[in-house]
Amino acid sequence: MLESAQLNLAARPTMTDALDTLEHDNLGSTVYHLLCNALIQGKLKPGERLKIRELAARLGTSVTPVRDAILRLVQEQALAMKSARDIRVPHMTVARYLEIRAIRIKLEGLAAEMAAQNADAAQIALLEELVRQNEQALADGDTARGCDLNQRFHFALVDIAGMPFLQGILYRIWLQMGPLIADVYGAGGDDMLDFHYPVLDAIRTHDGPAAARAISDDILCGGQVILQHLQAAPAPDA
Amino acid sequence: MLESAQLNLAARPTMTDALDTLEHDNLGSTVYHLLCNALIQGKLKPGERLKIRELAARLGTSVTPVRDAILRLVQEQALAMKSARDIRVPHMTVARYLEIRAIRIKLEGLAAEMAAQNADAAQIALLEELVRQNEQALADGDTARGCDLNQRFHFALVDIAGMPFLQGILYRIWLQMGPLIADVYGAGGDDMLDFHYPVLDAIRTHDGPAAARAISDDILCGGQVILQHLQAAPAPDA
DNA sequence: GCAACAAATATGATGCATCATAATTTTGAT
DNA sequence: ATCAAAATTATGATGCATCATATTTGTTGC
Repeated sequence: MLESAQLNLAARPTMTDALDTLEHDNLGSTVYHLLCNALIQGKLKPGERLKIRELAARLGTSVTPVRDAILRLVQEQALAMKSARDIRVPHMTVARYLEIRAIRIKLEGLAAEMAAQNADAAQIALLEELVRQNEQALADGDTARGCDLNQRFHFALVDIAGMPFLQGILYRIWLQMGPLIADVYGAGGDDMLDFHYPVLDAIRTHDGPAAARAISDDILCGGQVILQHLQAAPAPDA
Repeated sequence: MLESAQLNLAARPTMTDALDTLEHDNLGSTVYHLLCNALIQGKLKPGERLKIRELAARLGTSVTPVRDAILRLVQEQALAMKSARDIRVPHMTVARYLEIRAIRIKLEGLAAEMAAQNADAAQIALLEELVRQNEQALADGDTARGCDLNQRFHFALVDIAGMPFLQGILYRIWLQMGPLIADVYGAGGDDMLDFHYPVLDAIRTHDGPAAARAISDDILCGGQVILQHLQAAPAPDA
C-alpha cells in the first residue's frame, strides 16, 4: 500500500513555488509519477484496488489531478478498470509476460548494443558502480534496494545509448512488471545480478552484439524465477 | 485541421445509450481516439496548435473529456506542450526519426517473425487483399487511402502475430509518425508498397527471419523519402 | 432464519466556476 | 510616431457540485 506520505500541495495557494521553472508539471503529472514509483517499487500489490477520492484525500489534492493520473495509468495498462468504478493493479498473465519478455529482449538488446558503441569511461564506471552497490545490497539481504539497483542498471544502458524515446517505451513496460518483480525478487536476486557481468564486459570492449546477447541472457535467465512464480500462481481470472 | 465533425454527445442526458455494454469507454477515451485518428490520418499538421475550449465546443462536450484526451496524448508525446498553455502537434527531428526507425525495425521485425510462424490461409489472404487494394489506391492516385492501407498492412502483421501488448506500443509509435507520413506519402507511395511483396512471400512460406528482414527493408527503404524530407526541411526549433 | 426488495452509500463521469498567468491590445507620455 | 505600461483577453489548472449507477446495507414478508 502507499504510505500516507503527503504531497502537502494543498497548503500552496498558487502553484508557482518550487519546481515550476524548468518543468511545467501540473499536479496530475506529480501524482502520476508518485503512482509510477509506487508501482515500480512494488508498493502496490496485484489485485489491490485504488479509489480516486481516497487517494485525493491522502495526497491532499482534489480528485481532478488524481483522476488525471489514474486515467493515464489505465490507458497504458499499468492499472486496469475492471468495471466502470473498480480500478485495480492488474495481475500479470503468463502469455502477457512472455510477450513482454520478447519485446524487452529486442528493445533492451538494442539499447545495450548502442550503449556498447557509445559508452565512455565515465559511463562504464557508473555501470560498474551500480553493479557493485547491487552486490552489496544482495549481501545485506536488502531486496528492495537490489530490485531498485537492478532496474537502474537496465535504464542506465538506455541512457548511455542516448535513446530518449526508447526510454519512455521501456519505462512503461517496466511499469507493468513492477508489482510482479517486487513480489518475487527475493527468490532470484542472485540470478538477476550475475548476468550483469557479461553485459559489463561487452560494454567495456564496445562489442555491441555481445552486449545484446548478454542482456538477452539476463532477461531470459533472471526472469526464469518470475515465470515459474506465474505458472505456479493461478492468476485469479485477470 | 479537424473537420467540424461533431460528436453530438451533448444531446445525451445520460451516457448509457449506445456503446456502453462491452466497452465502458468514457467520453475522454472517445475524444482520445478521435484525436488519434486525426493524427494518424494527417489531419493535424506539425506545428498546429490545439485549444481545449475550442475542441470542446467543436465536439459538443465540456472541456473535461477533451482535457483528459489531450493530456494523454501529451504524455505519450503525440502532442507537445511547448509552454503551459501552448499545445501543439510536434515537429519530427532527424534524430528522433532515426531512433524511432531503429525501434520499429526491432519491434515490427518481431511482429513479422511471429506472424510468419502463425499465419493461417485466411490471414495470408487478408494480407494479400490489403496489398491488392493498396495497389489499386496507388493506381488511382489516392494517397490518403494508400497511406491508410499501408498502415493497416503493418498492423495486420502485429495482429496475426497475436501480440496485443506490442500492438499498443506500435500504435503509439505510429501516432508520432502520422502527421509526418501524411505530409510526404505522395512522394514515395511506390516505395512504400513494393517492399510489402517480399514480406508476403516470407509469410506464405512461414519463414520468420526472412519476414523480419523484409519488414526491415520496407522500413528502411520506404522511409528514405521521409528522411530526405526531414533533412531538407529545417524543422523550426522543435 | 432466509430471501427479496428497498434504502443508503460509494464512486467514477461530467460539466463548470474560478484562478493564475501568458499573450494581446489599448493607451498615454514623450 | 514610438515605445512602454496598463488593461484586457485567452487559456490551461484546479477544485468541486452533481449525476448515474454499482454496491452495500437494512427491512420485511414468508
